[in-house]
Amino acid sequence: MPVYTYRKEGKTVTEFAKEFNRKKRELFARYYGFLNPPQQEAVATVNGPLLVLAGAGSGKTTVLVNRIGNIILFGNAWQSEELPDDAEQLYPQMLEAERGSRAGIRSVLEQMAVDPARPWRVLCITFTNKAANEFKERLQTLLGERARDIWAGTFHSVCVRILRRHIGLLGYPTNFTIYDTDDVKKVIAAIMKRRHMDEKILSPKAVMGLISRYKDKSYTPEEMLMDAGKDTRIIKSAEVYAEYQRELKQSGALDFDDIIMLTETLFREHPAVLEQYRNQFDYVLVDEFQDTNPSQNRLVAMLGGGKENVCVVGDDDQSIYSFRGATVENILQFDHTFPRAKIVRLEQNYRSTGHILNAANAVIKHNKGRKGKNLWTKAGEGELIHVHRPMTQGEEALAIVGEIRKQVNAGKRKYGDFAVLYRMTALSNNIEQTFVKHRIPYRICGGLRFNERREIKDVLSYLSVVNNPADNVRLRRIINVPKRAIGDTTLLKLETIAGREGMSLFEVASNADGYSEMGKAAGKLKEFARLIDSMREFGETHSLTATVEYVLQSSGYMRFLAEEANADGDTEHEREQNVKEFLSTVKMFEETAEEPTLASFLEEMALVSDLDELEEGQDAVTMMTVHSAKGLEFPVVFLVGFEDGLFPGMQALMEGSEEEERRLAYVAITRAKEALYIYHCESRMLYGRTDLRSASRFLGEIPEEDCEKSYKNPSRRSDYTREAVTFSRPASPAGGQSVFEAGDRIKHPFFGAGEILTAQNMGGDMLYEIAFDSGSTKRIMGSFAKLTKE
DNA sequence: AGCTAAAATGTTTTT
DNA sequence: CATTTTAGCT
Repeated sequence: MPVYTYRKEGKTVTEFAKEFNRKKRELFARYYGFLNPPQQEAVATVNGPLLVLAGAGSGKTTVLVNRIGNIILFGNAWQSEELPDDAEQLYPQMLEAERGSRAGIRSVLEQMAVDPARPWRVLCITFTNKAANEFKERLQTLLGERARDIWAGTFHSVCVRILRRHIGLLGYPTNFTIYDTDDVKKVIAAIMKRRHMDEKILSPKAVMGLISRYKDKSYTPEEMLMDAGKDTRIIKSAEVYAEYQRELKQSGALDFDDIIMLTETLFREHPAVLEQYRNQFDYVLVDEFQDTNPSQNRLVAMLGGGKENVCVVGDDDQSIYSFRGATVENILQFDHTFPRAKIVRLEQNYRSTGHILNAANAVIKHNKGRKGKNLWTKAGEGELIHVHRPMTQGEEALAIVGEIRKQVNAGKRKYGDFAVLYRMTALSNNIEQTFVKHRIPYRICGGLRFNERREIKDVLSYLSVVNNPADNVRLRRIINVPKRAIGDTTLLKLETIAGREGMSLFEVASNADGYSEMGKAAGKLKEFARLIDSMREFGETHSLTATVEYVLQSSGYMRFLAEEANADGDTEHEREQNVKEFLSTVKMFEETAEEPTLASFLEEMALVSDLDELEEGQDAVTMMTVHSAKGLEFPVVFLVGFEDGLFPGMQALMEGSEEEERRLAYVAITRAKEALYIYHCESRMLYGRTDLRSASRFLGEIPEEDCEKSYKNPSRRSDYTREAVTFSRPASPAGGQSVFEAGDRIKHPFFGAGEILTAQNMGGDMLYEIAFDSGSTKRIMGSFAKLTKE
């Protein structure tokens, strides 16, 4: 015990300690002065379980970032009552710092840190990879390079990282393949066909959904069967599930659900492994907790179980993924899992203006069984919510164009301020086409993804087989592409033998001459197997990019694409361009990834979403589904198709999941910062059918006084007058992502700097002809090339 | 085996 | 409506 000089001033140690801690808290409050009191509490509560109920726009991200920063910089200093040994020396510094800068306060606080965590001891689980990267970036300004070492990612990416190390314990290969929904569907359909199940009665998609729902709860096929009762659909599906799981394991493949489920299995069956990670992670944080499924919830309980330094953040009103097995129970029962849990509510909204917030509150109030909260704001009333009733979806799109044009031309807004949100991707078409026609620059999220294009999937399949030859699904995809005279008959024989011998298709193909029934096809099969082997051998001694190039050439796939393009008269050679663009993705990955291996590249390709790749900075209107918009905000939001049967959707109304649709509406409304435009058409054509439609029931839940309707009565007769659409010279050179024209200097991630020779509009996308400084001239689609101004 | 033309099929939302 | 799947033909 040091002898405190303050004792000379007549203070006892206890008195001094009290004063020291009071001063310490004052400094903390000063340092985190930009946060409101509940936010500060969330940041300061470092040890022990914590549930943060964060309403929309309540500064949730700021809290999470600063909480992690606090954990790493100051540790448990705020909560701790213990006096540091050098408290005596610190105290005058504290008094000094109090009058000084933020940096000064920070440095004193750092000296008072109690058990600050090393970055790699912090696990932060986010909903998207994009969110994880944003966290890391924001933390970098707070922590510097250390921020890189934080374990931040989605449940899936974190679990894959763990599984890569330990999945051998479960009898899977470490180079496992990750199957996407497409692959899964193929396997399920094949199994059902083999079992002579009638697709009319039970579709592969339905079976897939049922299995997935059970996997979300980590049920085994046996457990699913037990749970099925007399429901034959579930019984049948459980049977398929058993076979499906065997088949995936044999192929060394995991589906999205397996990634979570098997991690849980790993931890349960190998407690030593769980112990290792429990020890490693001093702190566990989970964002968007309302959208976790039971398996994920158990993982959190497992990983955080020891130290109980678990912080989950979420909003039960924004739970919108129950169709994917997420359950709001996880958040409602968090204090059941962790009885010591402290609960912090963030209810002050910093995002939206008054009328928008009123509308959101009013709508969500109709839901039963919520934790209950009411968002409030200090911001003014703002604009009324603009409600319009166009006759058709054509007018709906034109009205949006008119509004955007008007506000951009007036200099009031830029394109990037606007977002168009819709319930279904199918609704994006009208809008997109109208945008192209009227030269409104936009970026679209969802729908056709780059790596879902046929040629990209083919190339990825080659790479998957090279990485994991046991991968039967991917092998089947490319064994005869380009044509190698390995047809259905040969494939069927191959499958029969493989099934009989318990071998993979590749193994059988490698030894095809050992089976007399293969006949003359044996040579072809062996040749194919040798080809794959040569690719793998090449990969062992060459870089990733070189290997991919080798695969493209030796497989004959590039030549195949070229011939196909010529035959189709496709002078643009679009597919080839896409593959070249893919190659630049590979190159970029190789340059930036921590571990530039084929396995980790394939992993990244499997786990990134197009939301992750949505590039910021371009001045363009954003178009996305309401689901994708979760966590985002925009100054102006256009909500289209706000009609009964669409939003809430037909299916939802039938199934009685109206409350989830209402939450979705709540999410949509709360994306808007300053202005919200709601559209519902009198008639809409969807899937070739035109129907009369009435406004969403949720619209009626928004108070009249918060709205400004362009029509007076609820009748179908239109008194809507079309917005004046000015056909003036467009402010932007083209639609789509394009912001370049001939003569512009640009930079390409793969090919380097260059100059645009020509730019032509191709159905909403831009085709650029670019002369690169390296001497080559290339044609590149605007939507794939991540071109930047030089 | 491979092509064309007709039929089916989708009507959520996605890691 | 637009795309994908399948049947039926050569």
